[in-house]
Amino acid sequence: MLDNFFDKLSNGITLTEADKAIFRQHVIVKKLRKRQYLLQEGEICKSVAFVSKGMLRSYFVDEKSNEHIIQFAPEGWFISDLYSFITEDSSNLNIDAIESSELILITKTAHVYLEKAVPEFFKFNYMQYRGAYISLQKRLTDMFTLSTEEKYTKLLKIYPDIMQRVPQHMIASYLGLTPETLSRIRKKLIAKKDKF
Amino acid sequence: MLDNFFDKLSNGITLTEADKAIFRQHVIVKKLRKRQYLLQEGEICKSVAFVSKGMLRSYFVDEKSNEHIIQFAPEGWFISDLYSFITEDSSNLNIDAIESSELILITKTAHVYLEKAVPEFFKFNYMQYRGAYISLQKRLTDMFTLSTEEKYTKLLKIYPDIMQRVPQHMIASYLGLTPETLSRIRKKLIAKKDKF
DNA sequence: TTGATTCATTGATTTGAATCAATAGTATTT
DNA sequence: AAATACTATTGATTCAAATCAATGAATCAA
Repeated sequence: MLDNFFDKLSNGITLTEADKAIFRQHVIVKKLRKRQYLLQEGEICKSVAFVSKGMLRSYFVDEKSNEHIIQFAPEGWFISDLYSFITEDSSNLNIDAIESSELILITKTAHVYLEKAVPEFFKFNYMQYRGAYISLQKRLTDMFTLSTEEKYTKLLKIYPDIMQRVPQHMIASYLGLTPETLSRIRKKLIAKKDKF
Repeated sequence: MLDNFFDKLSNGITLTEADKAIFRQHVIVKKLRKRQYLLQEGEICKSVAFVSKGMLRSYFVDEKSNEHIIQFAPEGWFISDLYSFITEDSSNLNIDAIESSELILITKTAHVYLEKAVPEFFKFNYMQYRGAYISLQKRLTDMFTLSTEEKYTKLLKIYPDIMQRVPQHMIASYLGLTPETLSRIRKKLIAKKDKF
């Protein structure tokens, strides 16, 4: 059940069987049907979710009720609203399942406890946050630098698997484009390809 | 000399005098004149800098040789290219002094050593990365949501001190605008204000 | 102090993406 | 299988910001 989860952790830190037993005691397994929410705007984000199966997304809705996707989280990824999780302020984000999914939830108290009880987990999170920061910085600079077309092709290149599984308008939303614009870009790309 | 630096650290963790002594032994004080580089594109980022006086900026240059400012770092802030610092790959960024500045440098070996020797420093960095990630996410969502005018006024509101000290075209660069556009926005804002 | 850069403003024009609108195609549901 | 809801495409138009270009201010260095 927690295999994927332990695999992920082992990819960076080393866990003893005793450590794993502690995790098993403090973690919650949860299933989510397609379109079900894990978190809704206004709630406090009570846990960090590891996706062991399926795919979730986090997004916010602006005043014009446009959705902006912040993150896709397929199997092997973590998702949560870190801001709300840390501060216990109410969240501006929604998190829901794009596909029927299976999650490992770590509640706030569990998270605090586990970081103390399993120092390697603290270290894991340290690296996780640091890595997330670095990736996000890359994403931001790409936003500034790349043309719309380049943003799209780069995304396809980096996450071909995710892009395959996600409806086109969500890709547009992640890139900060309208679905119309993305549709036109794809048309242009196909035209280019056909030339050769 | 290191007062500002210890103040910053103490704002989150507790350091003993012994800890401080260790820091004093492993840290380098450096002065930088206005326009001098701390890091240039192509180099490996060898240290994290704490700004005790003055102000630096990090930025990259795109193919059209436009500068894009990633971060301003006035006194009390850290700056570096974390990506290059961690991976020891060569950096795409430049870091230079906007004003004549005074820095506390922590080299990579010092950083690794200090995190071991002063566990509280490890904890500090954990929080630092986590916080930086959360702020960056806010910045990204603002990029998507806010109008150009709103981005500018929000920036003024959050960092009035920094905006005071920085030339206008750098603010434009930070916001991802041309200097012309920012100039026109300011004109519009002044016109609005004059109405009341 | 006087050139020389660098910086900010303003105007005219172009351009890329958003918006508005309609239609066709694809899934879901009952 | 029909009905209803999503999803993607295409066209026409609008709009905000970039680009191009010129001038005026301010800062810097000799």
